[in-house]
Amino acid sequence: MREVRVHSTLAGKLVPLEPRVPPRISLFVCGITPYKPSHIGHARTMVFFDVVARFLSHLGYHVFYLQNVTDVEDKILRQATEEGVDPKLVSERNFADYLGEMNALGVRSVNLYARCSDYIPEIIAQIETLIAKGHAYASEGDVYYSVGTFPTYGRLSGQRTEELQPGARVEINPKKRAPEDFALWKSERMGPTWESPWGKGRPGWHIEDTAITVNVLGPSYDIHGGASELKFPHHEAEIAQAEAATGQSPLARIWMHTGLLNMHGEKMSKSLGNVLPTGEALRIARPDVLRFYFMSAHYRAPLEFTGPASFEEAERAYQTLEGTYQRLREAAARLAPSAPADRGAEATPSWLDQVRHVEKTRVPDLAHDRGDQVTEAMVASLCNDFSIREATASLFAWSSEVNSRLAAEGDRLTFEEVVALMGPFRFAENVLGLFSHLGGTGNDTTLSKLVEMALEARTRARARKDYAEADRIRDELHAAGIQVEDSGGKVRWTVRP
RNA sequence: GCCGAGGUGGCAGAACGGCUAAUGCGGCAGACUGCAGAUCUGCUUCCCGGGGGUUCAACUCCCUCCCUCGGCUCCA
Repeated sequence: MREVRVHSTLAGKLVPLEPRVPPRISLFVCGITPYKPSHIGHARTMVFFDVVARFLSHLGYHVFYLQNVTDVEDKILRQATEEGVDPKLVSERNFADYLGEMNALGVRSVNLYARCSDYIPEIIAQIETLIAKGHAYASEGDVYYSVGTFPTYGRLSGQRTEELQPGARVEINPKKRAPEDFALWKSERMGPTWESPWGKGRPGWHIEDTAITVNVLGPSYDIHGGASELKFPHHEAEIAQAEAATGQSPLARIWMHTGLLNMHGEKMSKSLGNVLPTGEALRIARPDVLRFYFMSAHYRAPLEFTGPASFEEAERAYQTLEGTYQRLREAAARLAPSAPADRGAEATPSWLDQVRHVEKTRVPDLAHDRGDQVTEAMVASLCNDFSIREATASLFAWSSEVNSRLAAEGDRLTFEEVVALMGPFRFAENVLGLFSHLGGTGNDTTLSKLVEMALEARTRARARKDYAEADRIRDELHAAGIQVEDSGGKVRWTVRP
């Protein structure tokens, strides 16, 4: 298996990915707190880790991707109180919306979404272990982690507890022995509560993640992902909890942190109120375009959102790639040997089955085949700390090459040659998750018969130089959402996105 | 104050100790076209935050300063 180099926050540099039990890779990513609709900052992180999981699978790893859902949290309760509804309703509604958005964006690699509320016994057990081992103490119905008992606390973020400013953003809590201690259990009477050895209450913020990962993935797993704002204190607390409770280190072999999505120079944050909810973004931009937009920058760098213009720019760039791929698909559909009529929208078109068949049997030729070389370059980019932007740069160059070849020798290409030309696009489809909403190749549907009829009339009009009539037909098709293009003596039409 | 991530052309953003500093968007011109669109080709001179240093050679390594963003126990 080829070597993947990943930036590890703990090491502060690129390190080779060396799974505990190859070829298995366990991946945990901090999920959302569904108290409000999620925003495109979350979506950026989730799309990125979806590519990570897809790519590692592509390389032959067996990836298990776990994400938690913080469905027990004070903000959910506050939101529910405001709306006068049950907190469960708030979290389930927002989580369902989130899943719908992730689905639209093509995020499909998560194997398990684990709800905090399903792990309360595990959480309580982990807290009891921490108390028994002297790392935590009960205080008036609360339980706190005693940070001083964990010497390496702060290593991930480079923080030293004595340099922190207690009370910088959160009020100082008199129940704590030391200001840096954090809550494992909070006594509560309002809202959803659970019985515990310390009385009725709710888990603290950090404990659910380690209770879930230790139980699902074990005391040590391969990759922990999350946005960089979570580095401190959240991830620091996770390490302290899990490693103290299990006695095993490291909790995660590689910590990956994604850069934030900035809204006009400021981070997008639900609490700041300057958010663009993913659902709203999906009404402005097509899902594929939104996904493509997130790939504009390297995952660790901040990404600047400058308003809808950002999406428009991505839309135009994406159309270039999409257009080329669609031309290739049309060529493949036309050239597929013994291609019967399209079996309709539900079935896999037979030409696509045949493309897959050829892909399975052909041997990549890195010495001579340009498409194979480009795919290889894309793989190499992703192996180098998931440099997606570099991979798409290769794809743009390839797009030009393909268009030139299609123009020069489109009619002489064989099916196998077209499949080879598709290679880098197929890679982008499978690994980057692009092109998942491409339309059909326009054969044999009712729509295509009607469009063909109109275009025949237009061709006749053009032949007798009745351009007024020809343009009228084109304009009417355009108004109906059909894009007509004349090139090389042929007429091509597509359904506009 | 402390910790972290950044500062590259009109905009978004890459990379590498050494080749014209990717790629995309935008702009300009040409080819193709009845026109439009798509596509292709070329151009878009002055872009590496400031100042030192190391080196034959620095955007890249080191030091220092400035600026932006994030975190300092609510946040993807």
